[in-house]
Amino acid sequence: MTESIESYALDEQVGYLLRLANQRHASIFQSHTLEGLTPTQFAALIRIAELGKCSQNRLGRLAAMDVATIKGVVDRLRQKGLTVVEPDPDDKRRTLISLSPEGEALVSQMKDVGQKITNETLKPLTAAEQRNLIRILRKIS
Amino acid sequence: MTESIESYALDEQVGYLLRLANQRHASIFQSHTLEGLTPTQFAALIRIAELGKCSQNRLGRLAAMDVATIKGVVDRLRQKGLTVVEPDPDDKRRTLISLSPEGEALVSQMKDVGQKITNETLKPLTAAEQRNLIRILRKIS
DNA sequence: CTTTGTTTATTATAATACGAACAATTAAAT
DNA sequence: ATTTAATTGTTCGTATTATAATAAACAAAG
Repeated sequence: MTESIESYALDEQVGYLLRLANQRHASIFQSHTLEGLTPTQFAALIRIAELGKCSQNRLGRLAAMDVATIKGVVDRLRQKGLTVVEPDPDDKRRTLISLSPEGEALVSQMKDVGQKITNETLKPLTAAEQRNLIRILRKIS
Repeated sequence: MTESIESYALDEQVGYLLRLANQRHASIFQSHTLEGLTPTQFAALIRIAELGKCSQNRLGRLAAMDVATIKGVVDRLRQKGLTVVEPDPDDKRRTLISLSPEGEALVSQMKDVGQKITNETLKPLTAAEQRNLIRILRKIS
């Protein structure tokens, strides 16, 4: 019985490892990103580019962000001049979000950078492991 | 050309998927945890149990937490009565952290719960995929 | 039309998480 | 011994994330 009786290894728990992987990715992201964009802001920007003009709540749902989270993200993107916010004439509850010209320009630049960030994050893995990780993460997300 | 010319699929980027996986795990964690413990607080508690009495900065390094983060975590654990904080007589800079009796008791309970949380998080995967995910995450962490 | 229920957005609170700056202390170098 | 460098802990600022509560507007049903 050379192993610990405790039988709980923190370093092999998926939650702990996900936190570490996230930390490493965030660090790589930060060393590449433009305009001080965060991963969350980046994801929101890409989604707006995909969706076109859409409401704030819908954007949050499709970018996997809470209503409170997406509000803060949209506020910061607007402050940076990357998005345009306007009231929906057809529904007074809604706020419509879209990309500003500066936002559009940044998105095209960020797509290349995004690929570099992904590649560097996956660098320690073989090609098969990289595909495997993406596939498995999609299954548990 | 049915595919998008944009050629950047957010839903296949490792950073975005890691964020989603983390969200799912945090949600499962919260539905199981005792004393309102968060995943971060849980990890710190386990590390203290493994290390025994140690300084705050050392604990932070071994639990993958920033000095500012570990301070907040230790403060909240102390407020809950789970840890004991005392000055190091040999080094006036250091603060020594250890488990209180309540902390020790909680750790043994939390190890079972922790295993349940891991199992539920990995549930959508086959046994081979589960081992694979852990192995791959360890490689990129 | 009015009641009921849902959706949308905002606000507040709490807990990470990191960088940067700071003072106090210890260690190392000369 | 004195200067220099490194470590430790604290604090501040900014960002993300969730929950809960609130208010306004819309939709559906009677």
